Amino acid sequence: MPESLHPDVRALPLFSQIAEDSFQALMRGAYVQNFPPHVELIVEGETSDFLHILLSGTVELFARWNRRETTMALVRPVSTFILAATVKDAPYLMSARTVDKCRIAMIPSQDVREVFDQDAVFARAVVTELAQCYRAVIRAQKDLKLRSSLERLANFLLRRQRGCGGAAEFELGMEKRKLAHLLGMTPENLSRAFRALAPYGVRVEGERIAIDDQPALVRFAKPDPLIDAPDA
Amino acid sequence: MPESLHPDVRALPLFSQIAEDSFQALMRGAYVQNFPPHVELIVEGETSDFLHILLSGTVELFARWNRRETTMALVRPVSTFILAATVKDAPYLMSARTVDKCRIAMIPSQDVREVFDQDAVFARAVVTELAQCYRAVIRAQKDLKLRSSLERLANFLLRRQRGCGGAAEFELGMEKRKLAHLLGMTPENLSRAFRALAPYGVRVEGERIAIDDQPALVRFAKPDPLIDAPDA
DNA sequence: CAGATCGCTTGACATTTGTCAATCGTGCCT
DNA sequence: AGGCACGATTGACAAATGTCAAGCGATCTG
Repeated sequence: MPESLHPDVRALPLFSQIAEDSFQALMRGAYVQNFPPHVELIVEGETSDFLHILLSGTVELFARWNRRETTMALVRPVSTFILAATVKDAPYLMSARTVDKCRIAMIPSQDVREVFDQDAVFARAVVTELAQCYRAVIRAQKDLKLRSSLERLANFLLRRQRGCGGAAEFELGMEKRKLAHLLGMTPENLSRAFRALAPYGVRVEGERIAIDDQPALVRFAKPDPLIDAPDA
Repeated sequence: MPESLHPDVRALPLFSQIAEDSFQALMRGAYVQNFPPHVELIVEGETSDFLHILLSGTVELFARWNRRETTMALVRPVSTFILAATVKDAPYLMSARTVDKCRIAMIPSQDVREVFDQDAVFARAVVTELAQCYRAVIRAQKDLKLRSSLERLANFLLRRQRGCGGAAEFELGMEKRKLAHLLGMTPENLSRAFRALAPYGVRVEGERIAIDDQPALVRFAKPDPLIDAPDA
């Protein structure tokens, strides 16, 4: 793996505190690969030979069953994915595909487990990361089971707005069809849901969203830190 | 904490391999408490001062939002819960209540984090346990997003059957209303769903279930190891 | 530039799921 | 025994969500 990529990776919470030789041990076996859009990187059920680190581009984690498919999450750089399968040395539960052009570093799972056993600081980082992932999924599950699709969309917009700096106008950052599957609904329904939020001051122009009456939307969405906080 | 309880706790995957003095360090600050049924042990949003270990009885993990409530999981002895909040030292995302009379051991979160930093074997066990929890929630999420309520019930029955030893007749092991909330539906709907499975040989008598035509139910449910396996 | 492709939108309709109210049955208490 | 409380069930209805088909509009491509 080229030295030039180290800084970005090194800055990840997973690696930022670990000893230099641990980091080198991880990077030694790693390599970087470029992928075109819409490539299936991982097929659920396969064994997890690598920890993946997304350096640029967007990756979609999704799952299939009985000819149905749903989006589980969108991964943005710079971050890792499929850590749980790596540490458990178990088959992937989700598939992954590139959304656009992606640059991805891959660290052999074996190396991750070895460094984990030798470097207590890395071990702590892995646990923190895993706990964070776990809590994120719990939040998603609460979102799914406790809210209607309209409420999910409203809260998603508020989260996204905050993530984009809090301005009244911001970008969705993904295709509407992906958003629909992420929120657990059909594209048709998402379209209708956007219109249903118009009375709360939500305007849509392509991937650009404007929230004219933020307080009204908040009153409707009732965001909750235990579901919507970036981390809590 | 009484010595007599150690063996059960010691046998947990989380503790079975760790050094004796690590184990003693964890048990030193621990204490055991008995709770009557329907007691709220944990309120989501509070800080997590203890790692809980269920010694006997059943605990329900649930979540609330906007006057709605849903069951997230049922915990059976002997196992731990709320590990993620403990290691992250973050607020609980779920509430917990006793279903029946429960005996629960509580280890100060601070001790867990300290032993984690000193005992690499324990660290590895925590990571494995967390990864397992994570994967369980991912499975639950796939179940929710990819299946109808009828399919969820059918697959639940097959999982439960296997968990009970595989006999054609077995116990549900929980109230139907709890099952309904666990599967993400209303009790009324669960009732109708049971009737809808009658053509596949599902008979219901109180909490007792009989599956007369297992192959037919399997054909309908299409169980998938990546969703329904106890561990994979 | 024309045609094709693709994603988004819209309307009509079907299915699923939830809500409300009433009833039934069981276990428990007095 | 009577009656009460509670969970399960059922039916009628309403709301939410999905499906299918058509059309629109932007972008890509030959």
